[in-house]
Amino acid sequence: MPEPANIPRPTIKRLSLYLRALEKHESEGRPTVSSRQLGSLVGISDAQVRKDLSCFGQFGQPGIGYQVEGLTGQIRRILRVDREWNAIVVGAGNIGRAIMSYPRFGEKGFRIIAAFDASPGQVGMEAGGCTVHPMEALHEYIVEHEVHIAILSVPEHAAQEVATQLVDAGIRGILNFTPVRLDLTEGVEVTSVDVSRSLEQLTYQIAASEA
Amino acid sequence: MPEPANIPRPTIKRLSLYLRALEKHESEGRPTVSSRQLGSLVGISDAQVRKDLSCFGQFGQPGIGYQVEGLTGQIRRILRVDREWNAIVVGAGNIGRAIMSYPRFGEKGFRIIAAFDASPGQVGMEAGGCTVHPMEALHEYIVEHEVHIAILSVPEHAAQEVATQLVDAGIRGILNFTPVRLDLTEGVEVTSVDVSRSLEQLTYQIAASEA
DNA sequence: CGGTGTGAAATAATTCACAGCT
DNA sequence: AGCTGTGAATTATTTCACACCG
Repeated sequence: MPEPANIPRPTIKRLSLYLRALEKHESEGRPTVSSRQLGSLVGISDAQVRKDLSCFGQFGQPGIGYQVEGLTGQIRRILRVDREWNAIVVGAGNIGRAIMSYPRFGEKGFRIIAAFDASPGQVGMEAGGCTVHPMEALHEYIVEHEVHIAILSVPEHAAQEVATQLVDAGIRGILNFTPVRLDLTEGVEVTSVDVSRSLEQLTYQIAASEA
Repeated sequence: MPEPANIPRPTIKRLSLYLRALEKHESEGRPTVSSRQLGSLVGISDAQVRKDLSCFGQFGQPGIGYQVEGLTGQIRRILRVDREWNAIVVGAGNIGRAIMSYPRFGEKGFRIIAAFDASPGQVGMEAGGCTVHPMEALHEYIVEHEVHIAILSVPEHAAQEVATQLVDAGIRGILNFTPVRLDLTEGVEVTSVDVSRSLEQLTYQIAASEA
């Protein structure tokens, strides 16, 4: 039973939230959860929860709710986090090294298998159990290993060029920590984490709530 | 002329993108920009750009476009980044220190004026020109200084409690780097940066584009 | 009961298309 | 010509409300 095609974007974003809430719920020893409970855990309505889940099948039992274990499995499968993903960190500056050192990614199936940096000072450094290679080794490494994701944390001015190199070497998914809009070929997926932008959202909201 | 109340959320999110694109456009010496140009710089339609900007006033000139300098000023004002914001980093682990060391925030008017950590090993450390204080000093520091924003990068298990402390001390805006949904009093604004969630969005999209 | 799944209604956001200005 | 501002139309998303099930 493959997923249908018309999934609203917001639904996908919420799926991650459900997953996190369910993992916590399960760790507290609760075997079932209702849409109302799950909704209140992530801050949305019960109807929204049911609508979201109904995009992918009928997982619930009337009068009971959802089996937490089964539902987490389903969501993991939908998000494709029921398997291992190999990632490399490109740009081992402050953010890059922080990512390398964050052990929770490994627990979730994201394995950081190598890092790369252009500056000789960084090469050879180690963080979170993996070593920083010179940027010159990037292409060959990608070609010879199975790398699914590149985490891009180079300086802004290098972002576009390095991203193009990544795609040339075969990368199909990039987590972009730079504020640059990457212009890449069709079929390459980019998700951005932009802290400046988040701060600007926050300042707007603070001001709006004061008004 | 104050802002009207009914601004679509997506519009606010795009404002940050416009701002970045405009700054680059201006640095290239172009004094004006059309909605079509600006749209292509951020990857959306010209109609969307005009609709977004029209929420806040009439900034454009028919036949010409928008004065880049004037428009950047307007957007900065709308997002409230036309002034300085004082921030503290709470939790000086890998992510916290990376944030402290990122010089671009200062350029944008976000001044990180102190950091705090619960573990004695971190206290006294310095990064990006500011020092790590013990967590016990947090409340007093907030009360005695003008702190607008707290950047929360403590371990997951401490997130809710520390956040509550922040709000008790008077903080009204939190940039939340933990994956925890913070339960706080009305009127406190929280914006989250959740890297695991971004990775999960990415894996879904990679899989969807392959199908 | 308490709870799901789902069409139908309501609301939100985007795109269209064009009058009107330079 | 080239471009903005904006109602109207379209499309997307959320909420409602209820039939049906355990």
